[in-house]
This record gives sequence, C-alpha cells and structure tokens, in this order.
Amino acid sequence: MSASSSSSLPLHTTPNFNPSHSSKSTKIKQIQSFKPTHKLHEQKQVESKSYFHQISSLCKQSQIKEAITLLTEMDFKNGCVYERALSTGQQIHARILKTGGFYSKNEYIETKLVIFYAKCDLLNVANQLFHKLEKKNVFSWAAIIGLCCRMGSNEKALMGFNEMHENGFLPDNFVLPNALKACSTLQMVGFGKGVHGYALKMGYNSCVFVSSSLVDMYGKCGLLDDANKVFDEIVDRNVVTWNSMIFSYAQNGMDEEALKVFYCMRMVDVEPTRVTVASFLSAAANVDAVDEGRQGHAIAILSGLELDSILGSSIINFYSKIGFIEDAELVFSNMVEKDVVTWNLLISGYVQQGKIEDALDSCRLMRSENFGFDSVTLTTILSASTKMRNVELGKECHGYCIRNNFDSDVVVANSIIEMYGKCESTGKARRVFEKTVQKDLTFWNTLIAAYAESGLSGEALKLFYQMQLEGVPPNVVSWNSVILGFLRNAQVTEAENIFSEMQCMEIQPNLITWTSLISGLAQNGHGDRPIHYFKEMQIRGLQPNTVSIISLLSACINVSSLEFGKAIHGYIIRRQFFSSLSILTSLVDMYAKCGNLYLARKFYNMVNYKELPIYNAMISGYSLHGQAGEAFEVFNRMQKENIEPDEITFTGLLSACDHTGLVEKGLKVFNDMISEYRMKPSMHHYGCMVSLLSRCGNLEEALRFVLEMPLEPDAQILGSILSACKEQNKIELGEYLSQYLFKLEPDNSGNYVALSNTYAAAGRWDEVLKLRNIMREKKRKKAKEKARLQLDSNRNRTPCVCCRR
DNA sequence: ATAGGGTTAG
Repeated sequence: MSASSSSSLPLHTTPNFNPSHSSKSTKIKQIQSFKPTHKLHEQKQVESKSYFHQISSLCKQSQIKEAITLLTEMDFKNGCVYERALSTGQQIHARILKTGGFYSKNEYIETKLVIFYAKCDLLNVANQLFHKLEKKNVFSWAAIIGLCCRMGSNEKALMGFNEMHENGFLPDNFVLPNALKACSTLQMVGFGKGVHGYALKMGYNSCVFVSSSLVDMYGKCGLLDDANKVFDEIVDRNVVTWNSMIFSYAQNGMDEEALKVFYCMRMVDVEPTRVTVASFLSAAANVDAVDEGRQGHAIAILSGLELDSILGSSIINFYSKIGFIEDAELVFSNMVEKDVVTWNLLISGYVQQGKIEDALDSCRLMRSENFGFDSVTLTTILSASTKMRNVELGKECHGYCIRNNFDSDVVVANSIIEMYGKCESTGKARRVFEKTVQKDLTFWNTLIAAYAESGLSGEALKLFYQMQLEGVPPNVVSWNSVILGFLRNAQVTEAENIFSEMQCMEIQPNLITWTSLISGLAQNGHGDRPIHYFKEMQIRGLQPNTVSIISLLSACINVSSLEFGKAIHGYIIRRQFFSSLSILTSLVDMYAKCGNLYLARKFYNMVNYKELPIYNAMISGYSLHGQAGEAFEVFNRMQKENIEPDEITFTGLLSACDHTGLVEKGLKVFNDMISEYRMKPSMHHYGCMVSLLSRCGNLEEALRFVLEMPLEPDAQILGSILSACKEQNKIELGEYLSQYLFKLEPDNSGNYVALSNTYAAAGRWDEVLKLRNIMREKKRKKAKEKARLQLDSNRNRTPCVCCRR
C-alpha cells in the first residue's frame, strides 16, 4: 500500500495521511486515554453519517469510471478501518447512488458495499444496505453475521445463520467459525452441536479454521471430551488449534492437561504465540507449577514474543499467584503497554502477599498515570481490607464507591457487604444489603456467609428462610453457608441435619460442602467421622482439589490427628498431587504439628524453592516438640536464603524458648524482633515471654511484660503466671492479677483454680469462696446463652417453606 | 470473473 497509489486518487481529500500514525507512542497515548470501545463505535457512526450526507450532496455529477477506480482502490485497502478508508468508501458509495442505473443495482457492487460497511463496524449502515439488497448471497450474509459477532449481538448472528440456511444459502467455512463463536458466548451447546453436524455433512471439518473453532466452542461450553475428540481428528493443526485446546483445558480447571498439551505442541515444533504462552501460564499459575511457569516465561522471551498488555498480564498473574512478587514487579516495570488489568493484577499480587502498603501505593501510582479504578480494583482493595480486618480502609473504599457510583455494581456491592460482615459488624453489612435494589442470590449468599463465618448460625438460618419467603431459591452456596454456620458454632448435629435436608431437596453437595463438613467435624473433635465423609465423598465421584486437600490437612492440625493426616497423605500419593508447593507446605505443617518430625523434615528437604510458610511450619513443629536447637537452625537457614521472618516465625522461636526454658535466648529474640526486624510483638509473643519467665521463677520480669502488653492478658497467660504465684506463695501478685481474671470467660476454669489455690495456700477462704461463685455464675450465663441459641434455631425451623411438610 | 474467517489475563 504505497503512498503513490493513494495520491493518484482523483478524489483525494486528506493528502497528509501518514502511515506511521499507528506508531508506538500514539498507541500508548490511545491506551492511556482509555475509553470503552462501544462508545468509540457510536461516535464514529454519528460522524460518518453526517459526512456521508455531506458527500452525497456535494458529488452531483460523478462518473462511473471514477467510481470503479475508487472501488478497486478500496478493495486494495479492504480490512482497513481507518477513518480515511471509511470516507473514501463513503465517497464511492455516494457516487454510485448519484449515478444510479446499472451499478446501483449490480449484485457485486452492492454486496461489496455491505462488506465494506461491515468491515468498518458500522452496524446500522451495513444492516440497512443489507436489508435493501435485491439479491442476498453467501458473501453478504457472511459479512453481516461476522459483524453481529464482533458487535456482540450473538443472538442476531445465530438467527442470521438460520435465516440464510432457510433461504437456501449454504453457510460456508467462512461463516461457520463466527456461528460457533456466537454459540460459545451464548453457551448454546445444542446449537453448536447442530453446527458441528452441518460442518461434518458439508465436509467443512477439514478446514482448520472450522475445526479449531469447534475445539474452542466445546471448550468454552465445558465439553472437554468433545473438544479433545475434535482436536485429535485434526490432521494439519496450526497454532490456533493448539491454543484453543490449551486454553480449553485451562479455563475448565484441567490445568495439568493444559500443560501436557503445551508440551505436545513443543514436541511437534509449532511456534508458540502470545496466546499460547498466556494460556499456558494461567494453567501453570493454577497448579503452582513454579518451574513450568518460569519455562513459559523463558519461551516467551526466546521466541521474541512482544510483551503486550495481555501476555505481560498473564506473566504477572503467574508470578503473583505463586508468590514471586518481585518477579511480577520486574515484568510490570518492563511493560510499555499497561492497562487497567495489568495494574489490577499487580495490586492483587501485593494483596495476596499481605503487602497492603505496596498495594495502596500502586493504586496511587495508577491514578497518577491517569488510570481510573474499575470494579476489579475496588473489589481487590475491599478484599484486602477484609483480609487485614482493616475497617478504616474498607470504609474509605466504600466512600469512594458511593462517590463514583460503583456501589450499584453487583460485584463491588457484594465485596462491601462481605467486608462489613467479616470485619466489623454484621449489622452494617445488613444495612448495605437492605439498600441494594435488586437482592439477587449472590447478595443473600454473601450476607448468610458473613453470619455463618462468625458462627451466628441462628441468624444465618433466619436469612436462609427469609430469602425463600422473598422468592429467591437458595443454591448450593447458600446451603453450604448454613452448614458452615452450625459447624462454627459447634452444632454438629444441626449441620448434619441440614446436610441431609439439602440432599432431600435434590441439591447435590459440592466439593465445598464436603470439605467444610469434614474439616468442621475434625475441628469439633469427631475423630474418625471426617475420614468416613472423605471416603463417602469419593464414592460419590468427587475428587478433592488442591484447596480442599489443604483444608483437610489443616483440619488434622487442629485436632493433632496424625492418623487422619496419614490417610490424606496416602490419598495425595495415589493421586500424585505432588507438584504443588502449597500441598507440600501443608504436608510439612501437618507432620510437624501432628508429631512426625522425621517425615516433616523429609518433605521440607524435598522443596527446592522454599518460602516463608514452609520454614514457619518446621520452626513451629520443632518448637512444639521442644527441639529449640533445630528450630533455630531452620531460622538461620532461612536468614541465609534472605527470607524475611514474620510474626509466625517469632511465635515459633519464642515458644521454642518457652518450652525449653531458654530465658536468655528468649529475651534476645524478643528484643531482636523489635529493634532489628521492626515488628510489633503481638499478644502471643508477650504470652510466650510471660510463660517463659514465670516458669523460670522470674516473676518481677514476667509482671513487667504483662503490664507492657498491648491488650489485657488472656486466660492462658494469666494461667502461667498465676500458677507461678502459687508455687512461690506470691499472694499480693495473685490478688493484683485477679482484676484481669474476672473479665474473662470461664472457659479456662484452670485459672480460677490456680488463683483460688493461691488464696487457699494463704488461708484466704473468703476469697476462695468468692471465686467459686463468680465461676459458677459465669458458667450459668454461658449455658443460658447456648440454650437460647438452640431455641432460636428450632424456632426458625418452623416457617420453612422448602422442607417437606 | 468477483468478495471473507477462528484463539488471549482479572
């Protein structure tokens, strides 16, 4: 497309056209002044229409020959959506109209015009011309169907497909990919299968464009077996075919298969594209495949693939999902074409690593580079507030949402409800919920989950019935939350009842139902029942995924059940779940805390890229078993690897000192934590120190720590110092500490016993009696509370509209 | 005689 050919045009109106117009710098500017694309279309349409009228009134006497010359010129540039080509086309159109006669009724020219306007994405003009056509043909139909697909009118595209077929125009291999794309966006597998049948009948399945689209269609509709079958039968696969197969697996959570297909593709020497690497990396990220993902990144570099916003985003997504935030940062800084998505991924990477300050800094930077927050950014910040239990941040974000009209966005509103529900008050969550106009299923579920997670099972159940009264039928998620609520409140029988009730209602329990039931039973101390449910779930054909395996392992830790842990480990080995770092970490954690340090060490040694959690698991394991030396050895090792310790690390180290009576070392670690690592010790850390010092008889120092603590001492801490008081007959100190004791719940009656023993040893019987009474009163209150809760949930049971009467 | 197509991150 040389400049000379365009300057020879007789009707050349814009002589200064510069083809370098699409250079990188302008492209970046275009992206930075981001506008939604559909608005651009509208704008263009209005402009071209007025231009169109101007030209048709200007060109009064035109000549056919010129029109044809221009037509050829237009052909030359077809596929071009630049403004200039559009106006050229419009000029030709105007001339044809003015001339009338043969050319305005020529099937070829008319079809060509439809194709031209369709290419320029002018839906209305193209449609008008198309409907006025005397003779439609495969080409004009194809143009219109393609246009409908591009503009997102998928129903229209499929209706067009049917109509053209009914009118005797046989859709060809150019129409089929668009029709299939419309099927997959609309999730109409039935239609898609029909198209597949038609393609087979007509022999279009040998066209790689059609067969690749079939793979994509089956993949997007979740029929992976069909996708794979079509894929296997394709002889001359191209990159797009491979990409479609890889992405199909990846988007259906069959990530291992996606990785395998990628390796097969490498074996047959097909050059990967950006799409290939992006899909591969999303699969690698999902299964924590660290080495594989790094290879993917390397392949992208070696193949010289351009780091555009999509490929870059997928690399950032990979690194931040596996927790390599520094690598994500590096890729981010090397990217020229950043968009909102890129920023969002970096921000959510920081949030996942708990680096809230970095996340907020990025938000500010993002704004200063003229990117506005979108609903994903806001949802991420809201989830960060939820995760960190930072209501202030959450409120600020809520304010921003209101000011910028994001509070009506369904996803954002949901995160707001979730934030209030989990961090502050369920009441506030409820108020936001009441204000939402359309209370759809998700909103109800969010609110129910908020109550359920706080163990307010009665409230959760009430909402569960209320939603049904308001005509919103609950789904699995709602049922799951009700079950979780009961389990959190130690109402195991109620949870199991709901579990069977949901099956009576023909709601199939899913992975989450089973997992929360299993871990809830484990946490409530029902020894072998969790394993029973674990087996039952597999009999019903449900395979646990990474998340549920991890949650099962942490359930073992909660009950220190080595037996249950071993059962799950056996399962992991049989299913070869080993590739995942997070599962290995959980295994190490389980063995370390359930008492098999040998196995914990073995798996710890197996991990190449060790991260903080796995070190922490070993340290706390050693500490639990009184092996302080080994705990410190692991700590030294992680310092050598430049891994920053966190609160949990220090909890492990300090309790190791506590368990082995290392006073000097404990004091040193505690001081290092404050001065060298600039950390604020938590309740737990003070607790270790108080316990360590009391046990070693240094009660003055222990008291100093109690007074320094940010919060009032809890039952455990009081217990350790009170029993030391008893040993040493320090009645005054015991008496002094009783002020804290009275504020506590009576769960740890041991403390009361310790204190009353202290009094008893001093012969202060009146005090002993007083303590007994306080204890009894508190216990009675607690029992009443529990009975009321029980009553509430029973009362709620009566108005049920869903159970069989 | 003649025209045109599929896959991509949260």
